[in-house]
Amino acid sequence: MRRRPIPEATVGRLPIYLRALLDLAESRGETNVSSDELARLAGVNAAKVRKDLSYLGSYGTRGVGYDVEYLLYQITRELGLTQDWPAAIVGIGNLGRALASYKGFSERGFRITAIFDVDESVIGEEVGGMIVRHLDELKEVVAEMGTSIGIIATPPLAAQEVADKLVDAGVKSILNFAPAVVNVPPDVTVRKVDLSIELQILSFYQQRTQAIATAREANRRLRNQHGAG
Amino acid sequence: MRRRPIPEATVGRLPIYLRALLDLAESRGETNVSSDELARLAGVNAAKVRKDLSYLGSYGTRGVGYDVEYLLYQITRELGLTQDWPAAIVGIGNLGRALASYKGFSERGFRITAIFDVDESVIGEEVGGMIVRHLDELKEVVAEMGTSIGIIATPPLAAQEVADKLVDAGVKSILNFAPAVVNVPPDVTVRKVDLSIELQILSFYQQRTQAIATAREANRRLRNQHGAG
DNA sequence: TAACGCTTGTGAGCGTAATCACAAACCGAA
DNA sequence: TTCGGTTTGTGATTACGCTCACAAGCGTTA
Ligand SMILES: NC(=O)c1ccc[n+]([C@@H]2O[C@H](COP(=O)([O-])OP(=O)(O)OC[C@H]3O[C@@H](n4cnc5c(N)ncnc54)[C@H](O)[C@@H]3O)[C@@H](O)[C@H]2O)c1
Ligand SMILES: NC(=O)c1ccc[n+]([C@@H]2O[C@H](COP(=O)([O-])OP(=O)(O)OC[C@H]3O[C@@H](n4cnc5c(N)ncnc54)[C@H](O)[C@@H]3O)[C@@H](O)[C@H]2O)c1
Repeated sequence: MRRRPIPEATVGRLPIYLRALLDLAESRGETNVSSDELARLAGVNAAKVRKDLSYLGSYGTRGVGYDVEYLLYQITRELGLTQDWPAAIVGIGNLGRALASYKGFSERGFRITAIFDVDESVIGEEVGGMIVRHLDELKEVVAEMGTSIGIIATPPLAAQEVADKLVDAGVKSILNFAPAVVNVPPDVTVRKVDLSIELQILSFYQQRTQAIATAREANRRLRNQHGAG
Repeated sequence: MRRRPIPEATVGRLPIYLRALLDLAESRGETNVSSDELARLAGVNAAKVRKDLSYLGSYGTRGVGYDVEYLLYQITRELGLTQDWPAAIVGIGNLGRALASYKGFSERGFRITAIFDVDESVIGEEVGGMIVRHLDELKEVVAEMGTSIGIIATPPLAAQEVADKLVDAGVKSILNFAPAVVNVPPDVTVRKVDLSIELQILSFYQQRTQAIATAREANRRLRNQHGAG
């Protein structure tokens, strides 16, 4: 019954507002916040904050601002964080272990409830308070635990195969850490976290500014030479 | 001297094409590729591939496609990957360790050359073939090694402080893993990798489709009841 | 109640990105 | 050389997102 659908760009920012609001509520004991203040905390434009929040409804008070607790509740509800989301990690290597032991997920409704691998020397081991199970048990465990999110932390070559198995097991949301493109049916959402891509983007922009600096330098030299000659 | 600047969205996709091309060249021994094929491998639209590549120049041959090696070289050059980018990690906990030991970075010009922490019990320890140094040595080490990329893997409360120190040391590119907004001067680029945000976005879309399914179900029941009553 | 300062909510304008659709260009065959 | 099949490169169009700017609405004060 919503007036307008929430744009993708807005969905991506709601978690940032959520974090800023939690900080305001818990650490600073603020009960009220203006779009200006929230914008500063989230590192975005104030008009953008207001427009983003307006998609959720008219929850602010003109001349006053937003009630922190109420806004927290509304964003939490909108993001579906009032319920618990059991997640499973596949691939318990370096990264999978760090993720499995990470305490930060549980803070907001995400719980890692099962971890999988195919390496016999890893299976049965305890990581982050859980026993590593064989990938063959995936479907069964997912059904039993109502797992809704699958996290892929295998080498890239295994990523598509693992994604297929997650889909087959009924998982509709996948977070992929492997540097590989994975294809899934349209009713499944995949998001990727790719460090190499991020580094390469940083490289591009840094190289560009370096190139500009070098060109300026060359220009300066040329001018000086010309002046002197 | 480029005809047009490369759009941000394109820069974000060049690394994906790069990976697909490397796969074609190394694993499959292909010397030529069409925009259709490349689009399939990268999981995007073919017209988008052609437009993206056209920002680099006219490197394709009509009726034939693109020469894999040549395209590889051009993208590599454009992304600034012909040179090495020494990187430093700050915060050697769970995640920092996984990153420091990760072999995947070096494959493309990124080398972790120094790792830092402030915890005395961690400093001096060897991780990924490097000795953990105290953050106080940052400026000195960055100058010495020509570090160009800083990676933040500390708790969120320390992130801004660490970013400030990286900036002060002359680092112009930062990759931030801490769930916190960090502010830097305009000549510094920050990119963030935030797992919680990704999970929350997945939660949003999954919750939405569940809500739709529930609404359909309720509707169906209502109709049935109506029909029966 | 009226006047004032403050902040929201949103229409309008602008810029960026995605997609479409097709002329131009190339290759190989005849 | 011509023709047909193929694929690029790009103008045109549409969709999306960001920012501006301001009327509308609220609380406070007198
Ligand atoms: N470690 C990092 O810091 C880091 C950084 C960026 C990206 N990544 C990516 O994350 C992924 C995991 O990295 P890692 O360093 O943990 O690698 P890793 O080699 O340490 O661990 C991979 C694990 O996946 C398991 N595995 C292999 N095939 C499997 C399959 N078909 N099903 C289930 N499990 C399987 C292996 O047994 C192993 O335990 C890789 O794709 C890597 O490129 C890692
Ligand atoms: N572990 C994960 O899988 C994971 C997942 C998502 C996000 N993160 C985020 O990544 C960051 C690191 O996570 P972690 O699990 O490795 O945490 P951790 O607590 O294991 O490690 C943090 C490290 O940072 C060091 N540190 C603290 N303050 C510092 C400072 N001012 N300067 C330098 N070093 C400092 C600590 O001594 C510690 O070694 C956190 O912000 C966390 O939220 C981690």
